[in-house]
Amino acid sequence: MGITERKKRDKEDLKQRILDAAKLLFTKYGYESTSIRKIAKVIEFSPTTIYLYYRDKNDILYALHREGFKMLGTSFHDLGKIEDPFERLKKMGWTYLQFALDHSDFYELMFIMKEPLQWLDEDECSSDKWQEGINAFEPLHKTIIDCQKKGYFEDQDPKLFSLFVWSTVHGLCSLSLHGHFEQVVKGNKLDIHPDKILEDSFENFLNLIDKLK
Amino acid sequence: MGITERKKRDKEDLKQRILDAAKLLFTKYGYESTSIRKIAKVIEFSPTTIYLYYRDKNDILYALHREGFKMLGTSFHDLGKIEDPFERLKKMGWTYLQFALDHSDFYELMFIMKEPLQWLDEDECSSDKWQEGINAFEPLHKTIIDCQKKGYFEDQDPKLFSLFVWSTVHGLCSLSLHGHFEQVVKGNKLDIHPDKILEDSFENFLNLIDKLK
DNA sequence: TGGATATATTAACAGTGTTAAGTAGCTTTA
DNA sequence: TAAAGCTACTTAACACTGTTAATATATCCA
Repeated sequence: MGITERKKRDKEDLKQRILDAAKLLFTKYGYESTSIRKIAKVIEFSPTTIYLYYRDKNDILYALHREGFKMLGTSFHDLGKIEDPFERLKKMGWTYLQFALDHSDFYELMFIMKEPLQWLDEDECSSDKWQEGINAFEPLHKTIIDCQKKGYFEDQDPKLFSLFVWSTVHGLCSLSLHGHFEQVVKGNKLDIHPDKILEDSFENFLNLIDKLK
Repeated sequence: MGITERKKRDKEDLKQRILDAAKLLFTKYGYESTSIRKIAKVIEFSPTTIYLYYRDKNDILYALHREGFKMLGTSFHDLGKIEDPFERLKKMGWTYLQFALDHSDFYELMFIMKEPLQWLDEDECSSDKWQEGINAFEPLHKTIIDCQKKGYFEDQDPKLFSLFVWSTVHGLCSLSLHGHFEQVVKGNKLDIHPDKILEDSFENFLNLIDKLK
């Protein structure tokens, strides 16, 4: 039954092409100007065809959301080689930061926008619900535990400490991406260069947790 | 010239009524379903009338944004009474957290959404550009400096340390509000109750900076 | 060859922000 | 007093948005 196989492959193909088009528009022009109709124009199909492959717009958004986590996941994967867990933790932070800056649209989708996770709640099929947790949080959690094995942060609860590190770095990224740091520096006349705040703040954070070792 | 005065007052009145209607819809039904047309229906004017008082929708959004900062500002003001700066810092954190939970729509507008600050950039009149910085960051900055006067965090740069504290608490709030903590707890089977994560994490953070004293 | 099935389309609904043009009603001027 | 001007507001329209129902077309199997 090669033909039905090929048909299924073709169907999957179009589903992927829709996603690629969405990704293209999304990374090029941002979320706001990525509409179903524009995606349809890129793949040269009618807008309604898209609804044969994705339930609604948030379904596409969530698919991109997963792509983002795959990207971040592979970035994190390479860090596994680093033996020293504290060194790994630091590099992990920089990687996260760089990801937020290099792929700010994806970062927005993955950690700032409400829609993708809301969609997940509405979806019954929950088999891949843990994707996010597994891909992004587990490496951090593991690294913290490795740190504790080496005698660092021994008095800390590993889960809460992981959440703390994540929260701080996410806080830095999201406030920076949305121009809050710039505004505060301007408003309070702080003598920090706007372009350097994120870097400086992160460096400062690393020095800070170094003291907690 | 009492008549022109009254007319001006009437005009200001309607401007305020538009804002009140926007606030009502906004807090009751969220950002998504707060449209110009719905605001118009509430104040019983035609949609286009609103454009005589506000430049565009983001203008209204930014007005609400300012209202939010006024609210948070007054919450912070009462904390000034607390003598011990470290105690004040802790209370300030709780106040911020409570604000994010109690007025999550406003929190979204003030610290998560891009639009209001983007609008600010486009606006020429920059006289009240510092509102945010002055109302929300300055009390924190001052408290940190007060802490240092008492001998706490002496080796820290007060500005970077303030940004660190803000980032962490904002990170906690924004990740929690958007359901990321819930997702991570589910996915990684952490034995923390979803409703308690934010509180526990913040408590943990307070203990952590207590160690840095 | 005919009917079922899968796939794609057109047309439409109900909504969005926003603008151009037009209209009452009051105020000022000739 | 009548005409002109100004202010506050409305109607109609444009160009979009996500989404659905109804319809057409092409392919497969009996």
